[in-house]
Amino acid sequence: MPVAPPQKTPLATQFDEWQARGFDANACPVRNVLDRIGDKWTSLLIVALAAKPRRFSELHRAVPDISKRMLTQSLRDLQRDGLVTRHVFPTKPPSVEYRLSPLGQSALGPLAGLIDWAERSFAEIKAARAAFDAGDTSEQMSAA
Amino acid sequence: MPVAPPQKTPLATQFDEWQARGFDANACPVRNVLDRIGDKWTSLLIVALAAKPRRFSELHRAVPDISKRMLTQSLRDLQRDGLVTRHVFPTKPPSVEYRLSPLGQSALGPLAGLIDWAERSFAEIKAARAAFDAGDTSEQMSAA
DNA sequence: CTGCATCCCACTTGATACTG
DNA sequence: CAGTATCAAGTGGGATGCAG
Repeated sequence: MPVAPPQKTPLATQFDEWQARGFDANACPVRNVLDRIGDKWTSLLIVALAAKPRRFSELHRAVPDISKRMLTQSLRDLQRDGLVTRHVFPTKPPSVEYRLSPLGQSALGPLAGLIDWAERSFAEIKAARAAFDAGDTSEQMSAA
Repeated sequence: MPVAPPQKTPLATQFDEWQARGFDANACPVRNVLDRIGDKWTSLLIVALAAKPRRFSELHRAVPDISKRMLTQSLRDLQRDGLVTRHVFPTKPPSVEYRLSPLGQSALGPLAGLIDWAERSFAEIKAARAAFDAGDTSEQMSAA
């Protein structure tokens, strides 16, 4: 029983295209954008800013285990990519507010899709990990 | 002028939930799954396997700038998470085929969504980077 | 409050060579 | 062909202290 019909996905076509273009890292969105998404903090920060703009320390509280160093750096990357805008209020103790730009907001949909998949699949993934770690590699030895 | 209506996204709700649960890394899909997606190679390999199952060296050719070491490791991670299955054919020169599991195939949709966003936004992101690097921080100095 | 600079360690990754 | 082993280099990230 076929687990899935071998349909030609758009991704497969995309991949052929990238390959044809020589995988130039500068022209490959996957490596330019996906690497950023997986930056351990950036995606989390985008989600943290999804609800409302937040100030620096507010973000720091929202994501407890990020250091100031990484928070600053991640926010700068986000700002550099135009996903987040930075608003400085010259109040007596200076306050800075970060908010998602329209571009940043446009990322929420796709990101939500992936996160939704992650949550739906998490149990299955954990089970697979447990099975794998238990030595159950479930490898098929096909006849030659 | 408001750049975007402050609508309550599902992501925002999700975030509050994670926060309430103390951001336990072991229970947080974002950090467990997204980190893997951003693994620099895994997402690329998933896409490479989207079209059809491939053998080890076939993958190596498909993704030119990955080392054997990283290819092996990435494939093992993928296999461990149950996204990829490994089929060994005991032929004379041994050949091994990797293919997406149903779980792995279920990731293609969300992943395609993100990649689609990346391609659509790539020009804008590059422009933002160029502007930022040119010193145009475009920071708003709001009145106190 | 919001950051930047420095130090430093750990982990990741790549290169190379070797094995079944 | 499909890996594994070892070593060396690069990088990410935390801790701390200082500054505007």
